[in-house]
Amino acid sequence: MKQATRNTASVRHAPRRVTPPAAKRAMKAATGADDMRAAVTSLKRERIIAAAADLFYADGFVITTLDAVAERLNVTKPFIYGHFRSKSELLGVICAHGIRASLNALDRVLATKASATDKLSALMHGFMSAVLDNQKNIGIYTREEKHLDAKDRKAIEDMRREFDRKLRALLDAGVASGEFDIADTQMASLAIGGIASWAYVWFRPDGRLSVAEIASQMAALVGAMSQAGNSRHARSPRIPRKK
Amino acid sequence: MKQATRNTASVRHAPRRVTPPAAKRAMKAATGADDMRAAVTSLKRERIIAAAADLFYADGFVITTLDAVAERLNVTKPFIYGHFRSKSELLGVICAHGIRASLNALDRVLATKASATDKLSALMHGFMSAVLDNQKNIGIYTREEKHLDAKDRKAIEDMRREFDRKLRALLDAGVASGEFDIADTQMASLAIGGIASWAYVWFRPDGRLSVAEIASQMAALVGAMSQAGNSRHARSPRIPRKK
DNA sequence: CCGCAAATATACTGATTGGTATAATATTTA
DNA sequence: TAAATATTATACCAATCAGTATATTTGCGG
Repeated sequence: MKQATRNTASVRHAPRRVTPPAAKRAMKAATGADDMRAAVTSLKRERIIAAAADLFYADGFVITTLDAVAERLNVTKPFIYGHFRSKSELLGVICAHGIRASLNALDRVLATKASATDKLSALMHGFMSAVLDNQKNIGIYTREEKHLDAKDRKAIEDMRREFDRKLRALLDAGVASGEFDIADTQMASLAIGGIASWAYVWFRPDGRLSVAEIASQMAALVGAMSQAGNSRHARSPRIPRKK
Repeated sequence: MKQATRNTASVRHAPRRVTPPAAKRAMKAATGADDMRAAVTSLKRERIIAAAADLFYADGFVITTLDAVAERLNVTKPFIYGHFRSKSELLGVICAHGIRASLNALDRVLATKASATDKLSALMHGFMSAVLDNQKNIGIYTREEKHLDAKDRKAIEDMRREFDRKLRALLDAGVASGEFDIADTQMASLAIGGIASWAYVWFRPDGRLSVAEIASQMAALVGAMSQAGNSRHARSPRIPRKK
């Protein structure tokens, strides 16, 4: 009665599992004269990644042809396959980069000695900046996560979980020290994550505010959201002055 | 020098522009005996939409085959084409539904007579609920916007802009009345939008908190973020009680 | 229970694209 | 400069799927 084809995670061709020679070369720590070669290879990789990211972000991963990526670089498809195993490996590299930037920003802040309040402020600033500086990467990850290889998806998912865990730990510490007044730190961490993560949707590099200004604004908002001593439980507004 | 094929917005087949008969039938306001037929047609449409939404959300729009959608319903592809012009029309209906739900929630709140504070609280509650109740639709829209027909994309984009405008107007009103203390209402509205819109990413219907509980928590956080009389400009934390 | 029309299925196609085998061309080394 | 090696391009294929022309079934009025 039915004849439709199965599509779940369909793979058109079984991809070969061979590390491209150029990539291999780049790995072996560039001793002496190989230095230049490794640098050249690395440059080529970066160019491919940048072109792919542009197109994946503008048109979507599945729609974007590797021929189109190659065309933008004035090279051909096998050139790309000399540096990456598959289209989805390319996607994996792009996505991982964006998430790692956010995680690094958080780790840098957590390594400092400061009050929870100041840490949260710095964290939000760094997190926002990381998202805005990596708008394409974050956007591509959010939209195309489904098309990552299982291994890549899991690795990135682990990074995200680590991020959430650490953020929540900071909020808990701030509540414990009396600095924060937060009823549910999980909800608060999800709110904070949402403010920053969603920014890739609306941010325009040529907009009214700079990355730093936006980051400061959002850090201030998050500060207000979590600060102890405010009166968010009050139901009636403070005497509004008539205009 | 180059030979790669063009791909920008490539269309495999020029779609016919004919309204499917079943859909036409449903339009003509069901007088008398046509009542039943229209209801049946409507039911079928809803089933198709639901099945498509499930698969689009689970696997992604481009990857999902209409044959797969048909299979899930135990029908065939031409059955779907009897109710929808194209795969992307289906996507358009799914996306529009999610955004409209958010916009409706906002309009309902704005129609009431209440303080800006109470409106914002109710708005956030309704907005969050709308997102969570339409998790798939919002998620699909966010991820697959690129694949909408130009007309659909524009129509939905207009709804979003309307939403942003009204939200920001409310914040401005609250600032003008002295209820809110917000340095930049545009940033605040983007933060609020981010908290809610991002929720489709992390929400699990079988999670710890109910939709209503989550909505309340988030409304409280947003209230704290915007409330006048807090001390978010202070740099040093209030005397923390030692634990 | 017959004939007609709407609804649905069968079967097909034309276009598309990851990925690869192989040929051509640089680049390095001896 | 010649051989060896790495790099890049040409040309191809196997698989896939949105959309459709055509056949078949279903349901309803008379």
